[in-house]
Amino acid sequence: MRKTSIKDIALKANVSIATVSYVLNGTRNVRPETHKRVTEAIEELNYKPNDIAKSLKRNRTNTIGVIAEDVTVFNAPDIIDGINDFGDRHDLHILLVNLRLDKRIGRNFGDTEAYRKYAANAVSELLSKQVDGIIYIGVHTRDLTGLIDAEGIPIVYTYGYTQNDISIQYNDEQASYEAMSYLVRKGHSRIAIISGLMDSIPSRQRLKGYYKAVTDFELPFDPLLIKMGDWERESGYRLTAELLALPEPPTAILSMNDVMVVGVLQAADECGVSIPGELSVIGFDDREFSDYLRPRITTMGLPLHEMGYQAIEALYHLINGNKVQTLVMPECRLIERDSVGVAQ
Amino acid sequence: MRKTSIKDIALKANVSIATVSYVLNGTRNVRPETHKRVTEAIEELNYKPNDIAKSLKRNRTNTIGVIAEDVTVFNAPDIIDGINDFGDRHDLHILLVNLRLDKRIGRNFGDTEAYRKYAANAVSELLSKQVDGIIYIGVHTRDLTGLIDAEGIPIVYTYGYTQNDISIQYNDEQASYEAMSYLVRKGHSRIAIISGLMDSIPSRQRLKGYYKAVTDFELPFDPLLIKMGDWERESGYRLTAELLALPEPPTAILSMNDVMVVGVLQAADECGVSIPGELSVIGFDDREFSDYLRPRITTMGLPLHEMGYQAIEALYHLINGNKVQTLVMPECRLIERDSVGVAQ
DNA sequence: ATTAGCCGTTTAAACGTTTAGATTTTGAAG
DNA sequence: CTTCAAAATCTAAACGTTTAAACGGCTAAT
Repeated sequence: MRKTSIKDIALKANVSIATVSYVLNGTRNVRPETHKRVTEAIEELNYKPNDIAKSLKRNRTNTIGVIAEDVTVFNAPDIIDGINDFGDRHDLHILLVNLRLDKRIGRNFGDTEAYRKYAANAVSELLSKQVDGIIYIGVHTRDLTGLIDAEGIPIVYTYGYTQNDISIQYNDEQASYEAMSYLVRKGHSRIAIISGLMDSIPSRQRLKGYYKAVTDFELPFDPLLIKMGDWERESGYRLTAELLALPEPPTAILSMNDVMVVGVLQAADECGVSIPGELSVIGFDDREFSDYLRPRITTMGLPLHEMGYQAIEALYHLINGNKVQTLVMPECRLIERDSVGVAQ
Repeated sequence: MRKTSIKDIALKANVSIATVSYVLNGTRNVRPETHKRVTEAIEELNYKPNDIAKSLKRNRTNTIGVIAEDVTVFNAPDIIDGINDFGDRHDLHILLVNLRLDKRIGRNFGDTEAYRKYAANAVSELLSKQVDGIIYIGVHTRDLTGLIDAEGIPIVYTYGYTQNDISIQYNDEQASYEAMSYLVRKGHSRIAIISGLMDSIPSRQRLKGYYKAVTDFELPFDPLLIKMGDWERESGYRLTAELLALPEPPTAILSMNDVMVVGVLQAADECGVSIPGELSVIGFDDREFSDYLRPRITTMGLPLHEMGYQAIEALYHLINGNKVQTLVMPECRLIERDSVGVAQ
């Protein structure tokens, strides 16, 4: 049996389908008496509107496409949660496309052919589905100019940006500067930094923040304190060992993510230096496990939920034809735990 | 300017719209010469099909609704990833509804009014969007009978089940039994267990597996070794302290999740008992951090990706009118790391 | 030369809505 | 009892597809 449609309601309530539509949407006045007849019919026939038909006519789906480079990467779920938060309040639905790049290409995928193909496919699917706009969730911040042709529908980027579109990013430079300030306030001056991969934009920005802090706070500058990691635990381990072997080792380390801090902890332990007693460390990301390690690690938390929220909010305005600022920057926040002590 | 439609193609290629549809779908033979004219027109006009219109006519959206109780809970992303894996291969799209229960109600939400309301809303949205089927991703395994009325479209559950529908669950009893066997093989016989909340089904199942192992392997049975935790770290800590204070403490602990293992580690450390030297521990879940703790913890990994994959596969068959087995059980897998030693 | 059958193509209706614009109803004013 | 404007309702087209059924032309068999 066919599902009940507006037509069945019209028949039962003895009105035209137009009238039914009017009571459904409140787009025109209808006499209370008629209104009642219609709502009763709706009730009795257990009518459920068909958004597909509505979308076809209205040329608007109230659905946005979310392209995630990989939903299993730690930042994605909270961003999606933020998108949902706003979406719920504004009747916006989410069509999720998961590129699965981490599995299909590997963690540090570059701008490969395969990657472009996946992205293009995703967009074309979403376009066919007539989404009103697109949010792109990357795993690393990168310049994605030219990657996606959204054919006129608005798009906003998160972990990624483009020369012409909106993007939501936290301020890496400032976050790293703030982490440094915190260490300085705790009395540290010989502070090392372990970066992520240097072709990554956050790495460069955070390094900039480091330099700025060194300058502003007049810290002793020593190139030996600047170590290039690769985001992985092992590099945190290896580089910390090197740092601790220095004639004059640092009293604090700023690591560009929490995963590398795991390596820092291990190296320190093996070298017999205590954290936070003899060595302090700050991470980035506020991963769940940073509260589980011992010592519990102090870290810069990322405004992931807010990024998602702001992304869809911007998109919403774009969809409704309003102007929106090109770059939105929610703030990172230092989560104080136990891995930073005062320098002697 | 309106987007180009099948009608424009027809005009340009000098054929009827039906013919265009036929070449688009390959549903009927068309002369090569005509075919060429049409595809050329498609190319030139940069035609993109409108799936909304197609869905309306076909009464099929090729879209499934995924209701997640909370996407930020650790099990959700991998399940979604599995859903995507199959979805990509079979041209199934995903409309994601995130109930955000963890934020809105709290971690151990029961069967509250608010919860039922969110669920009902989600289903009704999805129904309006005319999804072909629904996958429900819970955070705990529970009986959800009567919660959702999917009005005739198929639904399959993951972390949750119903008396009438399909559900995908791993075998908790067997997983716990296997963990026990492993410990026994390592020479342990005095084995304690720290459960999750006892109103949770996995807790009860796993306890069953524990009992079975105790019986099968003829281990000394001691009620003092059975501790009721609440999934949280603190309970792991507290209960381990109690266990270690026993006149005859266990040589191994089976913890029903990795988070409580964090507490186990801490308690052991504070009591000066070494892991895995004097005490062994196995967790559940294979959380990312279980590889970051020291010792790296041995744990039962959950087949999350596979659950998602099987869920959508079952749904796919259901949508196409095929029968499908009611309960699918992908297997858990022991991840051997460093927290289990041989008993002396 | 007629006819049957097949192939390729077209016609037209349908899917469930929205929404201009036309039409009818209502009720107040004359 | 008319008249008229305002309010309520209806008619019908449209959104972009799919698809059953009809159609026309061709080939091959009679």
